[in-house]
Amino acid sequence: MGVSGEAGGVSQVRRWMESSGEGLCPQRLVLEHVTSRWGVLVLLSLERRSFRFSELRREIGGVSEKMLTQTLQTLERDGIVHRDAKPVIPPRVDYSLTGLGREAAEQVRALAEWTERRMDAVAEARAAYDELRSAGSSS
Amino acid sequence: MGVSGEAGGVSQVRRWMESSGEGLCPQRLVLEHVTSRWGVLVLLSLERRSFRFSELRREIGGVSEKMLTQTLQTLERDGIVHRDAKPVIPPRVDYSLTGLGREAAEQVRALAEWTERRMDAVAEARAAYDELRSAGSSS
DNA sequence: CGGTATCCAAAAGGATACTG
DNA sequence: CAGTATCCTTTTGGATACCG
Repeated sequence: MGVSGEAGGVSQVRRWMESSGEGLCPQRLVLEHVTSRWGVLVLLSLERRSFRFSELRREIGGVSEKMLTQTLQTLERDGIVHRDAKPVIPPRVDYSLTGLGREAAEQVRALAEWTERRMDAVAEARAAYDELRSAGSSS
Repeated sequence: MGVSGEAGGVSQVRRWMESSGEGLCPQRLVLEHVTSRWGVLVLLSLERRSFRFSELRREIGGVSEKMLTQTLQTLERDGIVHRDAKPVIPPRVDYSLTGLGREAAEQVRALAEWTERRMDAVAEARAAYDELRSAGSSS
């Protein structure tokens, strides 16, 4: 359990990154996929219902074709998103969450909701911090 | 509650990113700070105990001074990390989590632990995906 | 020791054009 | 419609050198 908070935990977490030649361990990558800019929005959207490609693109808004494609492919490969391509003309592809994906969405939503709940505290902390840095340097 | 999973949720989530001229909403930024490569490891380390700068650097391993400094400053500004600089020679600076930081660490740890628990399922999905892409294209 | 400042390489991300 | 391929800009991250 390299990611738990107990003694020695982080030393093991280190092995994530330092082992596996290319650079990053698989856990780290999954975490980055689901918390990425578009990954979060894809998960939250698909948690509500399934979407077609362009539909999802409009729903999220501001995402390029390339990034949405890339995000969906990554999450599909991780077993989080299910891709249902119907062999018709014009092409129709539906995206939905797998069971694993719904679990992931729950975790990410918990984090996103925490962020939302505590945003005021963060904003306050930032204001205080910035205050000390501009005015506080005169004492 | 722009981040909840209910109807219309993502449309509101969109406003995160599209409003606030520069690009990204504050919620998005906090989420990126705590889930960033070094942010996660800092939170998990400091959840166990407080650390001095270089001590923390060794604990995490593989992080440059610049990135650790940057990560700690960002999290300090967000009110997540507490910085205690003692005016002595040589300088001594201790880092710990604030109350807000402990909440953040819990959320991040939940996500990290989920990732760890389900890593085998993800690996399996990846293997299946890669299989279909190399061998399956011959039918 | 605990930073800051600068430079540089690598990766992420977006606009556009094209394809089945 | 749902991508793929290419190009280019922005951002990220690390190595190095220096400062209080």
